[in-house]
Amino acid sequence: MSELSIDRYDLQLLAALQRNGHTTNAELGEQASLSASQISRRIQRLEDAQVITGYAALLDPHALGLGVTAYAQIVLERHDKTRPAEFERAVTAMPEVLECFAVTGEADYLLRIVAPDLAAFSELMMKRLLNLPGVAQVKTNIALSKVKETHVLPLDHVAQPRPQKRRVKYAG
Amino acid sequence: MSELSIDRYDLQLLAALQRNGHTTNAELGEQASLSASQISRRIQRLEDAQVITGYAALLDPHALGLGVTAYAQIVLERHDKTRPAEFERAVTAMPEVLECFAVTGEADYLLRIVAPDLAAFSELMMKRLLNLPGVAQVKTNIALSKVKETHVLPLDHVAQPRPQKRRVKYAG
DNA sequence: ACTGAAAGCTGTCGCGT
DNA sequence: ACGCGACAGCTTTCAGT
Repeated sequence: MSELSIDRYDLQLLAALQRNGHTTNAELGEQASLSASQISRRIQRLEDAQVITGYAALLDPHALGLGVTAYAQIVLERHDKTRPAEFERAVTAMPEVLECFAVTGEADYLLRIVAPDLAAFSELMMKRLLNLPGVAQVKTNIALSKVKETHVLPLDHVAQPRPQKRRVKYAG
Repeated sequence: MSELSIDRYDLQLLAALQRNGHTTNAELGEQASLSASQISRRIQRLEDAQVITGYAALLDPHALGLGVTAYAQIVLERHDKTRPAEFERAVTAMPEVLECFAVTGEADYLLRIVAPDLAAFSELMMKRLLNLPGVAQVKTNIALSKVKETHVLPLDHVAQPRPQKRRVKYAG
């Protein structure tokens, strides 16, 4: 993961591709006033540098029968130091867990979970989450409605390198 | 958003496309033992039915200088019924807010937020979140480490329609 | 560092089965 | 419902400026 200078063209590409991963190089070129071949090269650079980590089709959970989203705040038992790793491995392997972060505050972990319905979620909680290694306490917040959900990262904060002045070669 | 019967081929396509949105129809066809043209038709059907809602490039937040992820649990003031809509509109307009759900439990809303660093996050909290219309209380959980983060929905639960028996036509 | 053309792939549609 | 074949459009590379 090397450092890589990202100019305003790259930022424009990233912004566009976040929103539509199928935008063609020709379209991107029009927007940025660059040729399609340049777009191709820049994208490859961003992929190689792992700034772009992949491409995905986004699916509608409701259309696929996933009606329930919930957050779980988990507290682990304190008296065993090997437990966090086991817990993390177990959680990572659960496909219903879309997010899991170790956090500050009262809980140790915060997870986002999806399930077909409340019955399935309840079973998931009782039979799987509560039995994970080291889990002492679980507090759940069930989603009542989705206000916003996006994968689009804000890019406004990224420092724009000044337009490159050609470097003078000494004794060139 | 009409009902649509999703067979095991569709599920296979969706599973593959969730993980790699740039998989070619030829590759998908090989995996599913179907021709590329069939894949094309099925994907178009899934797009039209809004099962596939879009395609996206996935970016690495750290590579783009977004070092901080945090969750915020928000309690609104109780004495004004027009507030939730205003709050939701304001939150939706904030690019740093990647998720916002209304939830059961002690808090009214649970948000996921990203920021370049703790200083920027702190400013975001103090100057923007706390001043949103109707906000009474905010509890934050700052992420210490990412255990898992995915957009890949579990599809195992989807009922597989039995292999279609050819319907007998009466007086055919 | 970029453009433009050329070659190879990919998506899509009509048609036959 | 599906596969095949053809065509249009896209991506990528390479020579040139």
